Amino acid sequence: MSKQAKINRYNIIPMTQFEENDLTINYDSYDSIYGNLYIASTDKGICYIGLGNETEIIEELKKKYTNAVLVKKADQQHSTALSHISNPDSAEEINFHIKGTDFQLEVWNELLNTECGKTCSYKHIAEKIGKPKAVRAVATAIGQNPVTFLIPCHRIIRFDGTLGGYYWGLDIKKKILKHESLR
DNA sequence: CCCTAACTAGTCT
DNA sequence: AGACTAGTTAGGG
Repeated sequence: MSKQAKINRYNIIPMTQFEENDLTINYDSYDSIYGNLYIASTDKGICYIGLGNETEIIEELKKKYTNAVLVKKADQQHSTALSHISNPDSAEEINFHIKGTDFQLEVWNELLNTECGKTCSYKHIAEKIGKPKAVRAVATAIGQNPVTFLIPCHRIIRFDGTLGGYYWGLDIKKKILKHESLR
């Protein structure tokens, strides 16, 4: 057991409807150990990370944040996020500015408490948020997670030890887990 | 708006 | 393999 103090380096800021109506998003593409990825942020925090080509990412952002103004521009927050991806032990703080239902936010919050390098089951998460029966729902919520890599959805596997699914493909999931176990 | 039905990156029998 | 589960989402009244 590690006895390091539980500093929450990750902080979720739920996006209000008011904020969403007047939103500017900076996004840019970056090269990572998992390939080319896009990071997007508001002035408050990271709001999306995705793989794919620029058109797809923009489509995705437009769909999620209908009224947002998208600006292709590098951002300090992006580089912080990027360093976390290649080095999960980084101590820098990161804020997430994301939209989701109460339930989703609860689940994502719980994910952030899972220790790096460890894996745990969907059931475990469900129990932790006090809804042990809501496993299926937890899984769907995790699937909606807009900030892959940083919200460690890749650390969650099935109860029987098989990997389960992954939005960006199981290949990526395996890669991340390997990277974290080798670090 | 409310209601219903159809999903799901799971789990148990 | 099949049943079952709870929450989200989409479609109809």
